[in-house]
Amino acid sequence: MMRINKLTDYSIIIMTEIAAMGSTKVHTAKEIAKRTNIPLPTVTRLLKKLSSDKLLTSQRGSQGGYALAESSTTISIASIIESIEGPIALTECSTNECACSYESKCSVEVPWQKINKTVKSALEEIKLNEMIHSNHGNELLTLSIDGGNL
Amino acid sequence: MMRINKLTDYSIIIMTEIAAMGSTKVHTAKEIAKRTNIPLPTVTRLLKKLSSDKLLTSQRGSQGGYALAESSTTISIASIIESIEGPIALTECSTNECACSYESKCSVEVPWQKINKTVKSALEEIKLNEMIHSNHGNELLTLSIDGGNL
DNA sequence: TTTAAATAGGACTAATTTAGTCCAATTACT
DNA sequence: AGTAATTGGACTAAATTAGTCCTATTTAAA
Repeated sequence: MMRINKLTDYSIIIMTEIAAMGSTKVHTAKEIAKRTNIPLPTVTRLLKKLSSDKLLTSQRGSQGGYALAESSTTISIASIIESIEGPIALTECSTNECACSYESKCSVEVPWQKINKTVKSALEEIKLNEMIHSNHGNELLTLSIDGGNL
Repeated sequence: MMRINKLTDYSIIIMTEIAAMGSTKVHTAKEIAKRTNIPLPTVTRLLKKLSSDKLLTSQRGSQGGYALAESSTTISIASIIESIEGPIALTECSTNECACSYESKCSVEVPWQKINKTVKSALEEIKLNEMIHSNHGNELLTLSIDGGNL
């Protein structure tokens, strides 16, 4: 069904939760696990990854914990997805040099690059703070394509 | 890495190949397998699915085969993806009624619906015929968002 | 200075999903 | 009839994803 991983979904929930709790103090894995109902070992693992990718800052030792590395208004959903899943791309071909074995594949490579770019842009536009409250108006995203030829 | 299935990728290659071969006659699974280098049993399986979802027409028996059900200018990439993978959605929550167990999840539900809608629209814009030739100009997809509040 | 509470790193296992194969039945043209 | 094709579905293998656990390190506080 073309979806992001469960772990990525968790990560967005976790990041949103941290953003919602405020930035005045750090938050422990245990605290976050309790608030999100995501199993602690999994929360732990994700926090480590998000931290090593600089989306979170961490403080070790007693009274330690995690906090957002930047404002929730600048952290994009794309950056969270990329931390957990790697580059945003619907097809393999489009990120690295194409080493595909199917002759026809390369003929569709260029369109895919554009599709991928579109999806990535869309996800970069969405910032963490926008995820916090569900009722913030009903503006719809609309897509316009310049150069209808694709 | 947030990607579509290999099988979906195959399907787009297969559909593109059929479109490229022309609509004057039907094409057999064997022929398509040979041209795309995708294993025959897999091609067979995908053709069956695409056919049962009305993206292809089929003719059984000797001299039978498959052909596009519509013009390649009206068949969208989205429809192919949906045939193989089901509804286009990055998160589960957004398609059906949300039955998620994580309390925070629902607070991010509405933004996700918008994200999903954006991605889906992008894929609906891309038609099969645009996949056939890789050199057709360098227009870039650009994304504009109405209502910057997400 | 000891202890407790936290992150860091990584190995490992289980579960789920995806990919691929195969067989028997049906259809239709020659 | 015989042959060449699709149809439908069961089944297996492979790959990926999810989840758990252990040990080391760090740090604040008692």
